[in-house]
Amino acid sequence: MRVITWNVNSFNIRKAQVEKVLSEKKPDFLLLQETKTEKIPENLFKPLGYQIYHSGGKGRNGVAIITNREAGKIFTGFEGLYDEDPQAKERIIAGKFGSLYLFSIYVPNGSPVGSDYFFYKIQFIYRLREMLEKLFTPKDEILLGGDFNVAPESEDVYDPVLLDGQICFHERERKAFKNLIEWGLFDALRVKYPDKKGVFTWWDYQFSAFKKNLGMRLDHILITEPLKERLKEVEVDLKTRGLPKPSDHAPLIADFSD
DNA sequence: ATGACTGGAGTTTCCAGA
Repeated sequence: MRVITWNVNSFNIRKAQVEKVLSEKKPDFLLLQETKTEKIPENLFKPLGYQIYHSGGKGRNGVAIITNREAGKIFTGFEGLYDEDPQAKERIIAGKFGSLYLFSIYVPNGSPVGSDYFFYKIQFIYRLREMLEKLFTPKDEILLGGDFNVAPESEDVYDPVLLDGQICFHERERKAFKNLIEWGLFDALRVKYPDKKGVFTWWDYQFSAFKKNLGMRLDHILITEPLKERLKEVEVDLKTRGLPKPSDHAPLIADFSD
Protein backbone atom coordinates (compact mmCIF):
# COMPACT_ATOMS: atom_id res chain seq x y z
CA MET A 1 0.00 0.00 0.00
CA ARG A 2 1.32 3.39 -1.03
CA VAL A 3 0.13 6.70 0.46
CA ILE A 4 1.18 10.13 -0.81
CA THR A 5 0.35 13.48 0.79
CA TRP A 6 0.82 16.69 -1.16
CA ASN A 7 -0.14 20.34 -0.72
CA VAL A 8 -0.72 21.21 -4.40
CA ASN A 9 -1.29 24.99 -3.94
CA SER A 10 -4.21 25.07 -6.44
CA PHE A 11 -5.58 21.90 -7.99
CA ASN A 12 -6.47 23.65 -11.24
CA ILE A 13 -2.92 24.93 -11.80
CA ARG A 14 -1.39 21.58 -10.79
CA LYS A 15 -3.89 19.24 -12.49
CA ALA A 16 -1.36 17.84 -15.00
CA GLN A 17 1.20 17.29 -12.22
CA VAL A 18 -1.39 15.46 -10.10
CA GLU A 19 -2.12 13.21 -13.08
CA LYS A 20 1.62 12.61 -13.53
CA VAL A 21 2.05 11.65 -9.87
CA LEU A 22 -0.90 9.24 -10.12
CA SER A 23 0.31 7.56 -13.29
CA GLU A 24 4.00 7.40 -12.34
CA LYS A 25 3.87 6.76 -8.57
CA LYS A 26 0.65 4.71 -8.62
CA PRO A 27 -0.39 5.44 -5.03
CA ASP A 28 -3.37 3.71 -3.45
CA PHE A 29 -4.16 7.02 -1.76
CA LEU A 30 -3.18 10.53 -2.82
CA LEU A 31 -4.06 13.05 -0.10
CA LEU A 32 -4.25 16.63 -1.36
CA GLN A 33 -4.36 19.96 0.45
CA GLU A 34 -4.94 23.54 -0.73
CA THR A 35 -6.97 22.59 -3.77
CA LYS A 36 -8.21 26.22 -3.73
CA THR A 37 -11.39 25.33 -5.59
CA GLU A 38 -15.00 24.52 -4.76
CA LYS A 39 -15.55 21.66 -7.13
CA ILE A 40 -13.48 18.83 -8.59
CA PRO A 41 -15.35 16.31 -10.76
CA GLU A 42 -15.17 13.04 -8.85
CA ASN A 43 -14.63 11.04 -12.03
CA LEU A 44 -11.83 13.23 -13.43
CA PHE A 45 -9.19 10.49 -13.08
CA LYS A 46 -11.53 7.56 -13.72
CA PRO A 47 -9.46 6.55 -16.80
CA LEU A 48 -6.50 6.04 -14.44
CA GLY A 49 -8.70 4.03 -12.07
CA TYR A 50 -9.09 6.70 -9.37
CA GLN A 51 -12.03 8.22 -7.53
CA ILE A 52 -11.87 11.72 -5.98
CA TYR A 53 -13.42 12.68 -2.64
CA HIS A 54 -13.06 16.43 -2.22
CA SER A 55 -14.19 19.11 0.20
CA GLY A 56 -13.22 22.62 -0.81
CA GLY A 57 -13.99 26.30 -0.66
CA LYS A 58 -13.88 29.22 -3.03
CA GLY A 59 -10.29 30.26 -3.69
CA ARG A 60 -8.67 28.82 -0.60
CA ASN A 61 -8.27 25.72 1.57
CA GLY A 62 -9.68 22.46 0.16
CA VAL A 63 -8.69 18.85 0.91
CA ALA A 64 -9.14 15.65 -1.06
CA ILE A 65 -8.59 11.90 -1.02
CA ILE A 66 -7.89 10.37 -4.42
CA THR A 67 -7.97 6.60 -4.30
CA ASN A 68 -8.20 3.40 -6.29
CA ARG A 69 -9.96 1.69 -3.37
CA GLU A 70 -13.58 1.40 -2.38
CA ALA A 71 -14.50 3.96 0.30
CA GLY A 72 -16.86 3.24 3.14
CA LYS A 73 -17.90 6.22 5.20
CA ILE A 74 -16.49 9.66 4.28
CA PHE A 75 -16.65 12.63 6.64
CA THR A 76 -15.38 16.21 6.76
CA GLY A 77 -14.41 18.51 9.64
CA PHE A 78 -14.06 17.28 13.22
CA GLU A 79 -16.91 14.72 12.79
CA GLY A 80 -19.57 15.98 15.17
CA LEU A 81 -17.21 18.26 17.13
CA TYR A 82 -16.98 22.01 16.49
CA ASP A 83 -19.46 22.06 13.62
CA GLU A 84 -19.59 25.86 14.04
CA ASP A 85 -16.02 26.13 12.69
CA PRO A 86 -16.62 27.24 9.09
CA GLN A 87 -13.15 26.27 7.87
CA ALA A 88 -12.87 22.81 9.41
CA LYS A 89 -14.84 21.15 6.60
CA GLU A 90 -12.43 22.58 4.02
CA ARG A 91 -9.42 21.43 6.07
CA ILE A 92 -10.25 17.86 7.10
CA ILE A 93 -11.57 14.98 5.00
CA ALA A 94 -11.47 11.38 6.20
CA GLY A 95 -12.48 8.05 4.80
CA LYS A 96 -12.88 4.49 6.02
CA PHE A 97 -11.26 1.88 3.82
CA GLY A 98 -11.79 -1.53 5.37
CA SER A 99 -10.11 -1.41 8.78
CA LEU A 100 -8.10 1.69 7.82
CA TYR A 101 -9.16 5.27 8.59
CA LEU A 102 -7.30 7.81 6.50
CA PHE A 103 -7.28 11.62 6.86
CA SER A 104 -6.19 14.45 4.57
CA ILE A 105 -5.51 17.46 6.79
CA TYR A 106 -4.65 21.08 6.12
CA VAL A 107 -3.75 22.88 9.35
CA PRO A 108 -4.22 26.70 9.20
CA ASN A 109 -1.05 28.66 8.54
CA GLY A 110 -1.64 30.93 11.54
CA SER A 111 0.42 33.92 10.50
CA PRO A 112 1.17 36.37 12.02
CA VAL A 113 2.45 34.85 15.29
CA GLY A 114 0.33 36.06 18.25
CA SER A 115 -2.73 36.96 16.16
CA ASP A 116 -6.22 35.47 16.61
CA TYR A 117 -5.46 33.34 13.59
CA PHE A 118 -2.31 32.01 15.28
CA PHE A 119 -4.34 30.86 18.29
CA TYR A 120 -6.95 29.38 15.95
CA LYS A 121 -4.13 27.27 14.48
CA ILE A 122 -3.01 26.09 17.93
CA GLN A 123 -6.62 25.28 18.87
CA PHE A 124 -7.11 23.41 15.57
CA ILE A 125 -4.20 21.07 16.41
CA TYR A 126 -5.53 20.38 19.94
CA ARG A 127 -8.95 19.69 18.45
CA LEU A 128 -7.44 17.09 16.12
CA ARG A 129 -6.35 15.14 19.20
CA GLU A 130 -9.79 15.58 20.78
CA MET A 131 -11.37 14.14 17.65
CA LEU A 132 -9.03 11.13 17.68
CA GLU A 133 -9.79 10.53 21.37
CA LYS A 134 -13.51 10.62 20.66
CA LEU A 135 -13.47 8.31 17.64
CA PHE A 136 -10.57 5.88 17.99
CA THR A 137 -7.96 4.20 20.12
CA PRO A 138 -4.24 4.03 19.24
CA LYS A 139 -4.74 0.32 18.47
CA ASP A 140 -6.86 1.24 15.43
CA GLU A 141 -5.34 1.64 11.96
CA ILE A 142 -5.23 5.42 11.60
CA LEU A 143 -3.24 7.51 9.14
CA LEU A 144 -3.20 11.31 9.24
CA GLY A 145 -1.50 12.79 6.20
CA GLY A 146 -1.25 16.42 5.35
CA ASP A 147 0.20 19.86 5.67
CA PHE A 148 0.44 20.42 9.43
CA ASN A 149 2.29 23.73 9.01
CA VAL A 150 4.57 22.78 11.90
CA ALA A 151 8.23 21.80 11.79
CA PRO A 152 8.43 19.58 14.89
CA GLU A 153 12.16 19.67 15.74
CA SER A 154 15.32 21.69 15.07
CA GLU A 155 16.37 19.20 12.39
CA ASP A 156 13.19 20.04 10.51
CA VAL A 157 14.16 23.60 9.54
CA TYR A 158 17.18 24.94 7.67
CA ASP A 159 18.15 27.38 10.43
CA PRO A 160 16.63 26.73 13.89
CA VAL A 161 18.21 29.85 15.43
CA LEU A 162 16.98 32.22 12.72
CA LEU A 163 13.51 30.66 12.60
CA ASP A 164 12.93 30.21 16.36
CA GLY A 165 9.62 31.86 17.26
CA GLN A 166 8.61 32.39 13.64
CA ILE A 167 5.49 30.92 12.07
CA CYS A 168 5.62 27.10 11.68
CA PHE A 169 8.53 26.83 14.12
CA HIS A 170 7.11 28.58 17.19
CA GLU A 171 7.30 26.80 20.54
CA ARG A 172 3.48 26.90 20.95
CA GLU A 173 2.92 25.18 17.62
CA ARG A 174 5.54 22.52 18.30
CA LYS A 175 4.03 21.84 21.73
CA ALA A 176 0.56 21.40 20.22
CA PHE A 177 1.96 19.07 17.54
CA LYS A 178 3.80 17.02 20.19
CA ASN A 179 0.56 16.74 22.16
CA LEU A 180 -1.18 15.39 19.05
CA ILE A 181 1.57 12.82 18.41
CA GLU A 182 1.52 11.69 22.05
CA TRP A 183 -2.04 10.45 21.67
CA GLY A 184 -0.43 7.43 19.98
CA LEU A 185 0.94 8.46 16.62
CA PHE A 186 4.31 7.99 14.95
CA ASP A 187 5.92 10.41 12.52
CA ALA A 188 6.57 8.06 9.58
CA LEU A 189 9.61 9.93 8.26
CA ARG A 190 11.28 9.80 11.68
CA VAL A 191 10.43 6.10 12.14
CA LYS A 192 12.67 5.37 9.15
CA TYR A 193 15.14 8.25 9.47
CA PRO A 194 15.35 9.31 13.14
CA ASP A 195 18.32 11.68 12.80
CA LYS A 196 18.48 12.63 9.13
CA LYS A 197 19.00 16.35 8.58
CA GLY A 198 17.98 18.55 5.67
CA VAL A 199 14.79 16.58 4.90
CA PHE A 200 12.18 19.17 4.00
CA THR A 201 8.80 19.23 2.24
CA TRP A 202 8.33 22.99 1.76
CA TRP A 203 10.56 25.65 0.26
CA ASP A 204 9.72 29.33 -0.24
CA TYR A 205 9.13 30.35 -3.86
CA GLN A 206 11.48 33.29 -3.20
CA PHE A 207 15.26 33.52 -2.79
CA SER A 208 15.99 30.35 -4.82
CA ALA A 209 15.13 28.53 -1.61
CA PHE A 210 14.62 25.11 -3.23
CA LYS A 211 17.93 25.25 -5.07
CA LYS A 212 19.72 26.09 -1.81
CA ASN A 213 17.59 23.60 0.20
CA LEU A 214 16.42 26.36 2.56
CA GLY A 215 13.23 24.56 3.56
CA MET A 216 11.10 23.21 6.37
CA ARG A 217 9.48 19.82 7.04
CA LEU A 218 5.83 20.83 7.37
CA ASP A 219 4.06 17.88 5.71
CA HIS A 220 3.72 14.69 7.66
CA ILE A 221 2.33 11.18 7.58
CA LEU A 222 1.32 10.23 11.12
CA ILE A 223 0.40 6.61 11.84
CA THR A 224 -0.70 4.40 14.70
CA GLU A 225 1.27 1.36 15.90
CA PRO A 226 -0.39 -1.24 13.62
CA LEU A 227 0.65 0.80 10.56
CA LYS A 228 4.10 1.52 11.98
CA GLU A 229 4.69 -2.25 12.01
CA ARG A 230 3.96 -2.32 8.28
CA LEU A 231 5.93 0.80 7.28
CA LYS A 232 8.56 -0.03 4.65
CA GLU A 233 9.84 3.27 3.21
CA VAL A 234 9.31 7.03 3.35
CA GLU A 235 10.53 9.49 0.75
CA VAL A 236 10.15 13.14 -0.30
CA ASP A 237 9.45 13.46 -4.04
CA LEU A 238 11.99 16.19 -4.86
CA LYS A 239 11.63 15.63 -8.59
CA THR A 240 8.04 16.89 -8.57
CA ARG A 241 9.07 19.99 -6.58
CA GLY A 242 11.70 20.62 -9.28
CA LEU A 243 9.22 20.62 -12.19
CA PRO A 244 8.35 23.90 -13.97
CA LYS A 245 5.54 25.76 -12.17
CA PRO A 246 5.74 23.62 -9.05
CA SER A 247 3.75 23.77 -5.83
CA ASP A 248 5.87 25.17 -3.01
CA HIS A 249 5.40 21.78 -1.28
CA ALA A 250 6.81 18.43 -2.39
CA PRO A 251 4.81 15.18 -2.22
CA LEU A 252 5.66 12.89 0.72
CA ILE A 253 5.46 9.17 -0.05
CA ALA A 254 5.04 6.29 2.41
CA ASP A 255 5.01 2.59 1.51
CA PHE A 256 3.47 -0.13 3.67
CA SER A 257 3.44 -3.90 3.36
CA ASP A 258 -0.06 -5.19 2.56
C1' DA B 1 21.40 44.47 -14.97
C1' DT B 2 25.19 40.39 -10.54
C1' DG B 3 18.80 39.77 -10.42
C1' DA B 4 12.34 39.57 -9.95
C1' DC B 5 7.34 34.66 -5.51
C1' DT B 6 2.60 32.40 -6.56
C1' DG B 7 -2.45 31.91 -6.92
C1' DG B 8 -7.26 33.58 -6.48
C1' DA B 9 -10.56 37.11 -6.71
C1' DG B 10 -11.86 40.40 -9.53
C1' DT B 11 -10.40 44.53 -11.72
C1' DT B 12 -5.45 46.59 -11.45
C1' DT B 13 -4.47 45.80 -6.55
C1' DC B 14 -5.17 43.29 -2.54
C1' DC B 15 -4.83 39.12 0.44
C1' DA B 16 -3.03 34.70 1.94
C1' DG B 17 0.50 31.51 1.91
C1' DA B 18 4.81 29.94 5.32
